[in-house]
Amino acid sequence: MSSSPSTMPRKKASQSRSRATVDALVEATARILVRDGFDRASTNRIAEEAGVSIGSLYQYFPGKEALVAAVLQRHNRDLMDVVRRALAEIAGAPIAVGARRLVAAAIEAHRIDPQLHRVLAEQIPRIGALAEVELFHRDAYRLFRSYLEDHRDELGALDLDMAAFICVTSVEALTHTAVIHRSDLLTGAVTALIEEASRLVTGYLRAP
Amino acid sequence: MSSSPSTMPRKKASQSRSRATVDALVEATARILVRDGFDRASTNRIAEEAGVSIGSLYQYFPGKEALVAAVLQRHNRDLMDVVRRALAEIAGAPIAVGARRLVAAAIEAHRIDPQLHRVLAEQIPRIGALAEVELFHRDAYRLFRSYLEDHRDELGALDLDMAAFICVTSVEALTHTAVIHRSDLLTGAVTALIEEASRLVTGYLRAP
Amino acid sequence: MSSSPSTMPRKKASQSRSRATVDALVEATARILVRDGFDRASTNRIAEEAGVSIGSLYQYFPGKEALVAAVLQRHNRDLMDVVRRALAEIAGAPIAVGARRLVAAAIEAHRIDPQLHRVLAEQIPRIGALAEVELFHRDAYRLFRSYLEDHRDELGALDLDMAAFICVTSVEALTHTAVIHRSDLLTGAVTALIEEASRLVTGYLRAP
Amino acid sequence: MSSSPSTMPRKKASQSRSRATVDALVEATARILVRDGFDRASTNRIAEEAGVSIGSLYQYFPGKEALVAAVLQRHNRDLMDVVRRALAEIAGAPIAVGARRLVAAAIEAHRIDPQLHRVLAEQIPRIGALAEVELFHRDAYRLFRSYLEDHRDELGALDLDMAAFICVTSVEALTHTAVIHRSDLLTGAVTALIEEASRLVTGYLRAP
DNA sequence: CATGAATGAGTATTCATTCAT
DNA sequence: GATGAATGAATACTCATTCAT
Repeated sequence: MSSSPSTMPRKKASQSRSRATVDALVEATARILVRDGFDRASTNRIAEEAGVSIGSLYQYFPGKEALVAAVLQRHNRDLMDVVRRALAEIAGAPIAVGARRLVAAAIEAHRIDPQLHRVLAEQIPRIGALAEVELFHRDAYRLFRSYLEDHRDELGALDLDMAAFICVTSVEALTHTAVIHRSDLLTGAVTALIEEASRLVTGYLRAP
Repeated sequence: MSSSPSTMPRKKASQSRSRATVDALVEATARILVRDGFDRASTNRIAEEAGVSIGSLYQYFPGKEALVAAVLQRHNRDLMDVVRRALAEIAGAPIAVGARRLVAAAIEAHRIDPQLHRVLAEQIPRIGALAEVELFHRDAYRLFRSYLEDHRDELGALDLDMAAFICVTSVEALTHTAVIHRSDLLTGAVTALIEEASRLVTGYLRAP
Repeated sequence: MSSSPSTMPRKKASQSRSRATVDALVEATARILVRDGFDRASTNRIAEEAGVSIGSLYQYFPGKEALVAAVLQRHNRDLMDVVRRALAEIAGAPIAVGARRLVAAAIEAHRIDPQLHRVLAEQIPRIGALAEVELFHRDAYRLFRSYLEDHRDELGALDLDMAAFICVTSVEALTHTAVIHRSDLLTGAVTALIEEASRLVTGYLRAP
Repeated sequence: MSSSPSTMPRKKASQSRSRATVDALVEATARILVRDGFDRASTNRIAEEAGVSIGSLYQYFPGKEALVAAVLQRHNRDLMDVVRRALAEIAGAPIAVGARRLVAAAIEAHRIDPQLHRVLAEQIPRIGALAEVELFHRDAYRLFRSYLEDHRDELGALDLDMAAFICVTSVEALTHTAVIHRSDLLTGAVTALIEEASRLVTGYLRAP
C-alpha cells in the first residue's frame, strides 16, 4: 500500500514533458527486463533504451529499484483490472458459475504479458521495496473474500479468511505455473485447466 | 534434470579433506545467504566464511552459481526426503488418509529451514543453472503421480497428469505461502490448514 | 587583489528585485556551507534553499565558485570592519595599549560567525578564485603596517615589513586556533589569551 | 592518535608484493596531489598513476580519504622527525639557543616538500578522518611543552600550557606562511626570519 | 593442492551547467 | 527575466575470476 520513500518517484511529473520522460523510462525498464533480464538492467542501459539521459533518470527515480517497482506496480494493476472486471460481472452469479469465470480471468490476466510476468516472478529479488509484490496477492485475496461474504449462503460453515486464502493461493499458483511452466496445458482448449481448477475450488467451497 | 556442466563440482571430492572443504563451502554459502542475502553473498565472502582461500573455492566450484546451486540441491533433497518418507508410509492407505498425511508432510518439509527456504524462494534469480529449482516441483509431481496410479480405483475418470499438477501445485503453494507469509495460519494447531488443504485435494480427487 | 572575472557577479543587481535574489543566494550558500559542508553545497541545493530557480542562480553568478567567493568576501569584510574599527580607536594610543586592543579585536572578529569561519577555513579549497582568501591577511597586514609606521618612534630599528608580518601572522593564528580548536582557552576570562598574545607582540616590538 | 576505521589500511601488507603496491599507491597519491590537486585526485587516476589496478587500490584502502590520510600521516611524520631531532639536540641548551634552533627546524621541516605541504594545507578538507591533520600541531605542542618543563627555571611564572600554545602556534604559522606565501622572506639569508621569530618567542618566554 | 594478490569491466549515482519554453 | 527539465562527464566502488608463487 505505502511504498517506501526510496521507490517513490521524485517529482510529480505533471507537465507533459516530464510525463513523457517518466513513461519512456518505465517502458524501457519493462522492455529491458524482458529482453535482457533483471541483472543486466542497469540504470545506464535503461536510460539509453529510453532515449533519455542518465541524469534525467535520476531526476525522476531514486534508483533501479524504483524503476522496477514502477513496472511491477503497473503490471499488477493491469492484472488486477482483469480480475476486478470479472468479479464485477459475476457479482450476482452463483459460486459454481463465478469460480469458473474467475479462473478464466486469472488465466487471462497471466496472459497479458507472460514474458514480463515471468521475469517479474523469477528474477526480481523480493527484497527491500520490491517485497511489495505480494500486493497483487493481497488485493486479490481481499476482493475474493468480499465476494465470498456476499455469497455466504451458498457456503457451508467456512472460515472466510481461510477459504479465501485457500482459493486465491491455489488458483494463482495453478494459473501462474500453467502459463509460465506448462504452456502445454493451455494448448487447444484452455477449458481443461479451467474446468479442473474451478472444480477444485467449487468442490472445496460447497463443504459440509 | 541434469545440471549443466558449469554447476557440477569440479572434483569428486572423494578424499576426506576435499570433502570437508566442499562441505564447508556449501554450508558457508547457506549461512551467508540467510544472514546477508543473495546479493551480498560474494565468492570472496563465502570463502572467508568457510575459512578457505578464494583459490580453493574455485578449485571445487566453477563459480558462485554452482555454490548456490549446491545449496539449492541440498535443500531440495532435504525437502524431498520428508515427502518421500511420507509417501512410503501411506502407500497402502486410502487417498482420504494419504492426502492428509501428504499435506502435513509438505508443511513439515517447508519448516526444515524456513529462513533458507525463503531466501532461496525470494532472492535467487531463476536464471541460468539456477532455473533448475522447479526440480523439487517436478520430483514431487512424479512421485505423487505414481501414488495416484496406485490408487486409480479410488479416483474417478481423471487425467492423472492434470490431477497431479493440480494437487502438487496447490499444496506446494499453500504450504509455502503459509510458512513464508502467513505464519499466523500455523500458530496453535496446524490442523486447520492441514484439514482445509486436504479437504481441497480429496474433494477434487473423488471427482465425477 | 582583483577577483578573476569568473567570480564577479554577472549583473550589477541595482534593481531591488535582483538585489534581493542575490542576497538570498549568498545567504543560502552561507547557511548550507555551515549546515551541510562545502562538498554537499551543490548549486541546485543552494538555489532551492534560496527559493530561487537554478536558472536564476546562473543569471547572477557564473557558478558555484562565485557564490562561495561572495560568502568569503562578505565574511572577510565583516572581520575587517571589526579590525578597522579597533585600529581607528587606537590610532593615537601607545603600542602597549594598541596591541591589547588589537588582539581583543581579532578575537572578537573570529567570533562573529565561528561556524562559518570554520567551514571557510577548513573546507574551502584554496584554489582558483578561492585562493583569494589571504585577502583578509593582506588587508590586515597593510593596515597594521601603517599603524606601525605611525608609531615608529616607539619601535626599535625594526624592519616594518617583517614586523607587520610577524605580528599579524602570529595574532591571526593564535586567535583563529583558539576560537576554532581551543575554545577552552576562551572560557571565563578571555583576558588570559589577550594578555599573553599582546605580551608576545609588545615584547617583540619594543626590541633593541 | 586513533585514526577512524575507514582510514585504516585494509590489510597488513606484510608481504613484499603487498608492501610494494601500498607504497606505490601512497606515492602516486602524493604525486597527483601535487600535480593535479585534491579535486582531480580520483581513485581511478591514482591507481593508474601507481601502475596498479583499481581493484588493488580498494584491496588496501577503503577509499580516497584513506589514501590522502596516509600521505598526510607520512608527511607529518617526516616533519615531526625534523622537529624531534632538533629538540634532541637542544635538550640541554638554554632557551635562547633552543628557540633559535627550533625555529630553524620548523623552517627546515616546512621545506621538506613545500609543494605537497601547500596542497595538504590548502586543498584537503578538514573533515571526516582528514580532520586529524592537527595531529602535527598536537604532537609539536606536546613535545615543546615537555621541553619547557625541563627548562622551567629559565622561565617566569608562566602557564606552560598557554606558553606552549602561544609558541607552537605562532612559530608554525610564521614558518608555514613564510614558506608557502612569502618565499621572498626566505631568499638569501634565512637568518632574518629565524632571528625575528626566535626573538618573538624568547622575548615572550623570559617573561614577568 | 593451497594461497591470496591482482585484475578491470561494470554499476550506481552526483552535480555543475545549459537552454527551450 | 524566470523557470526547471535535461544533460552527460566524471567518480567511487564491487566482485567474479585468474594465476604466479
